[in-house]
Amino acid sequence: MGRGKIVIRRIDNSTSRQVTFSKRRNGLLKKAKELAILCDAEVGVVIFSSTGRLCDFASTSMKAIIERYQQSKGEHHQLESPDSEVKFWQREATVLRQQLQNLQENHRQIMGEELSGLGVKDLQNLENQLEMSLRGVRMKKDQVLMDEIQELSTQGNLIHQENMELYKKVNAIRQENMELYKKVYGTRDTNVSGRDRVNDGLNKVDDSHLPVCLQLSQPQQQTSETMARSPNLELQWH
Amino acid sequence: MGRGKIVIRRIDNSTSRQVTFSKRRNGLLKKAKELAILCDAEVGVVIFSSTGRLCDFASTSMKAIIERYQQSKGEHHQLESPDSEVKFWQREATVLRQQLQNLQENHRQIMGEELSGLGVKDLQNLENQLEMSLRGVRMKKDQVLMDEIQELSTQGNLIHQENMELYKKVNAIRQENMELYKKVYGTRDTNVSGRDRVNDGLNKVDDSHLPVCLQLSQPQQQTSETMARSPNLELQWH
DNA sequence: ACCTATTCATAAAC
DNA sequence: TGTTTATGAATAGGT
Repeated sequence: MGRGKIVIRRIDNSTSRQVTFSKRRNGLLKKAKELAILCDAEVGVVIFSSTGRLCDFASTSMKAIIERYQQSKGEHHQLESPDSEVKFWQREATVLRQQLQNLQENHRQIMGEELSGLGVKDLQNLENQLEMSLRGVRMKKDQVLMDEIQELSTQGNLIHQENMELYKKVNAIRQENMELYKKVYGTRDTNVSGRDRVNDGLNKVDDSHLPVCLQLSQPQQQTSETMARSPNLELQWH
Repeated sequence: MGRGKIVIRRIDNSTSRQVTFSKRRNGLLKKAKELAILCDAEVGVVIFSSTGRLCDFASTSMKAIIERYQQSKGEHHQLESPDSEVKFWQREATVLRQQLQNLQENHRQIMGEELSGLGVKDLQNLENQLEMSLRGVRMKKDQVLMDEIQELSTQGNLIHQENMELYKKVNAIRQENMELYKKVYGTRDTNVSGRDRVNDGLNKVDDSHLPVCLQLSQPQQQTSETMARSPNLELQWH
């Protein structure tokens, strides 16, 4: 990360070492802070410079972190006589920490900070809940969006029907084609070249009798009424 | 340092937070090692993930670092005094309990359950809080809805193309129809009665020589005038 | 302390 | 969790 690559090895030059220490110490502390914030972690960093100076960072309190560390490590110091009492309070603290965390989680969700896993329905419930406490705010955007979805669905149905009609049309013309075909070759009987040509032509649409998978679609031209209801949601069907 | 810039703020999405935690934890530990080596420093790092898991690094030994830290801080922590340890945990528990209580009260207020003892200022704060929350929820909902719209649009495009295919098919058959028609009546010249009969059959597609305009609202009742006005297959999706 | 050329770390996507 | 890639950050070497 610098003008050149360096090997991770003790820097001999004292001045350079001091300079690098300052820079990297700051970098490390910054990273520690970021980790604690970004990932909701409890982070403690202790640094003694080669000259003996102490630098530290603790996302909560260093004391708590150290205690927790020692507890996690099972290094209970030496458990003295009121050993059980200490353990009791430690357990108490652990339980409380857990409860606090749960409640914080819940709280964050209510505060709209952590809604990632929720569906529309959940969000709606949450919103209603909030609205019970705080009345009347803008619902317009939601409405527009819902309308748009409705509109799209409606138009989709229309186009679906249109597709059906086109399908029928294809069949009708095919039918007619057949009749004309008969008329041409039924009456005049054999015209080999012409027949082949026609057959080629029919081949292209030979599959028109196959079921067409009709999905949603949309009318080519919206009625003025439709346009008026959803003026410009920039939903281009392209 | 990634695909995009990020704000240093708690990551809402739990999975992302976990992933980021792993990466940054490793990064932090690596940096700590490098600092210790490069600058001949004594470095200790303690990390508790949000799930409570402990990760640590110590350039020498964590115990030594902690001891040195406490010594530097003048807090000898009276390592041998079980009394003070009990007191520490009691204090810890008290703090946690207090936090828990505050959060619970806050929560109740947000849920609109216990607004009796609040002053104007508190209520104002609460209202702001609720508005922010509502904003977050709505934004999330909007996003979900927009995603839905996007999905519908995609389907719309699919069906649109399908429509185009059908349209081409119609024209192709129509073309052929014309040729057959000519073959029948063009060679035999004018046979009025027969022509009429055939015309009846062709009634629906009488305009077959004209480009089809996909008039979705009335697919089968297009007049030739209508067709003439929309001569091209310019499918404007709006 | 400030300035860049570079290397590094890592966010996003898989 | 691991891998890859594009990009923003950190920082080595100078001034």
